[in-house]
Amino acid sequence: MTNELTLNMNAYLPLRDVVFHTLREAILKGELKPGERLMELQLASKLGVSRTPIREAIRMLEQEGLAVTVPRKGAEVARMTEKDMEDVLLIREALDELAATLACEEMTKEELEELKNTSVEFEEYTKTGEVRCIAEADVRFHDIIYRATRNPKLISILNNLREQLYRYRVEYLKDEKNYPTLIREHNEIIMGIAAKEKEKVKSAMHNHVNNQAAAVKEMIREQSV
Amino acid sequence: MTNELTLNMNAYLPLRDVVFHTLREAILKGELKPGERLMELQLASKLGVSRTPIREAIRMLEQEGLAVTVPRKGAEVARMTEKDMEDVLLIREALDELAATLACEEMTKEELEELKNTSVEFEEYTKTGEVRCIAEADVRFHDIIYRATRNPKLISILNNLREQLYRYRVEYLKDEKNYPTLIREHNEIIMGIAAKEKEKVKSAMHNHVNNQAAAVKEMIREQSV
DNA sequence: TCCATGTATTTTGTATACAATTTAGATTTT
DNA sequence: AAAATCTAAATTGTATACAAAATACATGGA
Repeated sequence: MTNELTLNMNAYLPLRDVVFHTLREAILKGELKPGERLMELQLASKLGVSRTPIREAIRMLEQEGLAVTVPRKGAEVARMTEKDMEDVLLIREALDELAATLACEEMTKEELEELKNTSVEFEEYTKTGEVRCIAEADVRFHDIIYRATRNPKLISILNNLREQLYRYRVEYLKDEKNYPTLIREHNEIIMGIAAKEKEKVKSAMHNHVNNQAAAVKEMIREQSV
Repeated sequence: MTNELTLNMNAYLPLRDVVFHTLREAILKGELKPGERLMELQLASKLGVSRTPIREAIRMLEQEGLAVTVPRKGAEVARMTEKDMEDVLLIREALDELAATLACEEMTKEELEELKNTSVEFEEYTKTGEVRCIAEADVRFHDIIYRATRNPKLISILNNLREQLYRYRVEYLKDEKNYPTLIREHNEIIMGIAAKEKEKVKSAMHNHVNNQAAAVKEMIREQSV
């Protein structure tokens, strides 16, 4: 934990929620590294709050799978093995297919337009090479599809799965050679939804997630060397 | 909350975990009803602990989807609409198919034997009509399949989904006319796994979950009248 | 040197105190 | 009687105090 953690206090939320979001971001950005201990007193003084909201935030992170606690020893940032990653990717594959199928049924014309625009934005950003923007556009693209499922529970599970992959996904988007594939896949998904051809969308999404899965696994293998 | 809540203190666990399990059970059994408020002081005195572990347990229940809290108003047992149930059932359908497919690849001979035995037990219990035992055998049956996926993350999501349906599922298992279908479906799944025919297992599981889904929805519709 | 033991320190677990907010009820006003 | 306002009680939010356990480290012995 070399970086500074500071609370974004503008919102009038319980501190536990502010702390939760702060720690969550820090974990996803890699500021808090896998295996790093989450010590209550330390975090409390760093964030300028008492231990109470810290503890509650840790309980929430725990249930999200971002932290692991051993009774009487404390919490640490969850470690992820290649196997864990594969496990998550398999689930995501199944649920992203489901999401695509549902979105295909439910998506409005307006949402489809939004999807197309986001896809164009994505393409534009790949030309600039600004990874942060590329990643955000990609998240938006998939969020539009998720939202179109009209299934909040599915959305929350998919967001959680995405979260687990987040750290590696950013690396994946740094690699320029993936861009053409990504763009093509996005377009296939869009065309499938526009034509309301469920099976086509399903297989397009399958490919999309699968390619990403392969790349992420490759990345992990390299890292572990 | 008419029934008594008491803590099962035999294990040497942090109180938050004991409280969490206690409240979770109470919610699943219907002792704590949907919409019922979870007041910290009340629960604390009822369980003989302070507010601290109660609050942490509530944070955990919240992330599991069993409780909903509004800041500064407190927590209540999550309410479930028919739509929520349908949402959960769709996800469960997709993930149970995935689980069946994975189990088909990974299951050992010993586990298959266990599965067969459990299926026989299930059949026996349906003859006695003891719903509690029937339900437990059914849970065991699916747990064996879940475990055979070798995917802990998938297992935990599936357990969570099952949890959401739990209250209604017990009602479903009270209805004798469902038993022959259930037994046949279980056997189809077993045969598929034994022959390692993924597609067959997948569609068998699809039917199985789908029938249950239809019955649960029917049940909700009746209840709401 | 290595291991065992004991002690101080750190850290988590739990209870409680106090503050802030919400809720419910009484009182007043229209 | 209905609506608005005020007050008291209940409830959540946060901080802190104290207890119990784990850890780190020093000391002593084999």
